[in-house]
Amino acid sequence: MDAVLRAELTAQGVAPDCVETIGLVRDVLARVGDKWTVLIITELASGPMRYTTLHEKVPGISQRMLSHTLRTLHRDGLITRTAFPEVPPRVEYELTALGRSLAQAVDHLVVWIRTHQSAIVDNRDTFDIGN
Amino acid sequence: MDAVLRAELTAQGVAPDCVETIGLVRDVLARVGDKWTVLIITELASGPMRYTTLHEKVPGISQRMLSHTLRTLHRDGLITRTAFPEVPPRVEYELTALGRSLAQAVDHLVVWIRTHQSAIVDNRDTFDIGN
DNA sequence: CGGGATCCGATTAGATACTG
DNA sequence: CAGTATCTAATCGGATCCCG
Repeated sequence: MDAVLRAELTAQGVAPDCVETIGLVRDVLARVGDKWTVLIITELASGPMRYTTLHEKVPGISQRMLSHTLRTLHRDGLITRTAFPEVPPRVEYELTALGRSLAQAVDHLVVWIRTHQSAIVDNRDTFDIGN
Repeated sequence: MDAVLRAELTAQGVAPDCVETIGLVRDVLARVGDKWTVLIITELASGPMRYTTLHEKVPGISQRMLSHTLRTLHRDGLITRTAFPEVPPRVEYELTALGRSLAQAVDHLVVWIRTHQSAIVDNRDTFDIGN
């Protein structure tokens, strides 16, 4: 996490382990909020999938961001990566139990957004009229 | 939302209104995942608060990001902004019903993260050992 | 096929200075 | 007090090329 934030919180007298938690929460929230993670998790929710298939299914993602995002998800134990020793190579990605659990939690939030999307759009329109 | 993504989805045959929803979902998720929004919403959850008070309570935020984030939240109807005609000026921000509702939804996700933080940290450590 | 390495433009956000 | 304006450093992400 951010060293600056850590210093700020510590200066405010926040307990060290609590500081770590705040950092991790922010970290995971940022992951959820990033451009590709949710789309990839959503695709993987329907079952294991290969690199190229994901690349086709997730609209507009570059190879760089696909590998990068997959690596990060793998690092956090949210997906597994299985390389089959074949030619041509085949690699499959699959959600772990932890990953499926997160997918569900995120889905609640997505449902909230879908439910309230018209309210948000209306508010924006109203706000934008008055500038 | 992103015009590129819109084109991609449309090319894939996704219905227009569904494309809008995907864009808005991503938009709100990005908001939730950004560095300051959740911290500000969390502070406001305890009651209405002034600009300067928020600036003190949210560790490390700059004036620029505080006003910017507050403006965005206001635009989406998640908070209200009340300016009192006094000298010196006083402005209070407060969660709307919609904002409190979102705060609750986000809180579920935060609880999930706190619950599974040790698992994630362990996974990272294991992953990092093998590089 | 499944990526890693590099370059570079675009976006983001902090610091600083200033204002009604 | 509650911001805005401007400049700049850092980060992000796409394009491209290359490799096992």
